[in-house]
Amino acid sequence: MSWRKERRAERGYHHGNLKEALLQAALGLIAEKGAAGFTFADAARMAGVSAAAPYRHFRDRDELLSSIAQRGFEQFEARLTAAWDDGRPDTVTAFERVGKAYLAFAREEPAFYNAMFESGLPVDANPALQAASERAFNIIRAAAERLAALAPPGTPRPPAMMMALHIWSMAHGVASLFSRGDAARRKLPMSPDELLEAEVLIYLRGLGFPTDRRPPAKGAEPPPVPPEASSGSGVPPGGTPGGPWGKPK
Amino acid sequence: MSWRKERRAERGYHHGNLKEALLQAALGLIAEKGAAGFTFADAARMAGVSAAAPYRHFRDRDELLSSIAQRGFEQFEARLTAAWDDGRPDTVTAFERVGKAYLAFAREEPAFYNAMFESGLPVDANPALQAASERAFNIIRAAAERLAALAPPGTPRPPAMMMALHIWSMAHGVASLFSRGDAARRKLPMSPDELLEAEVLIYLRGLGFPTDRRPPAKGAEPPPVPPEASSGSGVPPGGTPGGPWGKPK
DNA sequence: CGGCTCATGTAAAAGCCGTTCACATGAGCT
DNA sequence: AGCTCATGTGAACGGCTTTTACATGAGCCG
Repeated sequence: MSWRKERRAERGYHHGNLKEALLQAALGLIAEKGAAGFTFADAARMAGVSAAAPYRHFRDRDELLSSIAQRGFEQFEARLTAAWDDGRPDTVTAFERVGKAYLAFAREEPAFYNAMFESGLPVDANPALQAASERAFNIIRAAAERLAALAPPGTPRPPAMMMALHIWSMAHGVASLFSRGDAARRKLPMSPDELLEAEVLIYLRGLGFPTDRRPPAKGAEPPPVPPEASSGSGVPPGGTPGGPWGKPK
Repeated sequence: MSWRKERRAERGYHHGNLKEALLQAALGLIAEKGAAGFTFADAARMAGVSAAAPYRHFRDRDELLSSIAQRGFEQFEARLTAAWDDGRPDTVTAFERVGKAYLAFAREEPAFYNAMFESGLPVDANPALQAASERAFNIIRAAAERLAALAPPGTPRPPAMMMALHIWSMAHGVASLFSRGDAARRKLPMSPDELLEAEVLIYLRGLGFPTDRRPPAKGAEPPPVPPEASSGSGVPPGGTPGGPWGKPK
């Protein structure tokens, strides 16, 4: 009997790289229709195999989704790491860059972001997933730690973990509400990036950090703060004229 | 033929209040299994009617979900309004209360919250829904406006819209990441409520607001700030000893 | 009271999905 | 050449969504 039906004229009976093909197909579908609308059968179709084939590579639909989320967290971590760049050229600048990277990821990788944060996956039911998520968060945590160490003398040093959680929640809140798909249409007075930047700067200011960035004066990280310490709350007088959000009229 | 099958011995052929029953059933199911796992057929079953009956009251599954989200936004608005209480007893206290109400809603009404923010509904494809969401946000916006008007003299007055968006993103970020279901398990150094409160206080401090709350000294809202104005950035020296997050060791 | 009408509910059916199972194929090893 | 096992197939089951033709009975009108 002539088994060679048209369909798999190119690739023989065996696909050769189905697992990867399925992941890519799913990624595309999720970007299009969201994790909820994505269909296992659709991914199979798109890869040119029968509906049952995917089960040779993933226990079920959820496992495919988890795999994508896993990859997402890994790429996320990589991008945050790159953005942080170990705090160069100075801690605050690098910190801001991490925030922007967070938003950029949400914007540029909607499929990953969706799988990671909006798919309703039980993240902590999957140890590998949870670990990957933890690793990504640790970048922010490490950055916060470096930042906390910079607390101006005379200022109480804020707990780094708390700072990290705060920054994370800001970035996540802005990304979820304004930086993607639907709600992104809400007309804002500024871009999500600017919104987050201002938010973080105001926050850091509230902690007593100097937030008027300028090219660091030759390597020395802690800029010479005149130790009139213990009297004030540490917020410098000069700084950005008009606050971190620009000039008010 | 004996049509009277057991099933509807109690209520006759007509249910009498099916629409409401379906909404309630759906609410329960969403709370249990999330909006993704919720099933139109299940709701029908729970209400004791056939799978086709719901179509007499909702165009499709999505419309039921939208109805729930709609109600959710209305209740949300009501709770925020109550929490704001027109800024009593003082603006900052009331503002804090709004933040807590946001988290409380996310915690106590997981089904509504899920439908509103995590169901993947195209919010702005539905004008009624978008309007309801807008009305809820407007509470925060109004509160931010009142707060902005309190900017201490000598401090640049922050744009109220920006403040509102910032606060919203903080509340939403904390709620999404830490205050519900899965990720809530992440062991935090403090409760989500405390986390958000500290975050907002630090932020307000960054804007130059005095954040050491005390019973307002007899009605007068703007506490007499000695006008040594134009020199400092407005952050008061005294305030909460050790910052809004408690005492550092 | 009798009969009409229309909102509301039902069963059946079509089409899709996820998942499982027995079976087919062929790549790689011996 | 022959064996084996990972990988893919088709068929089938049950469940879900949605549509359709039909049943029921509450409320109104005469």
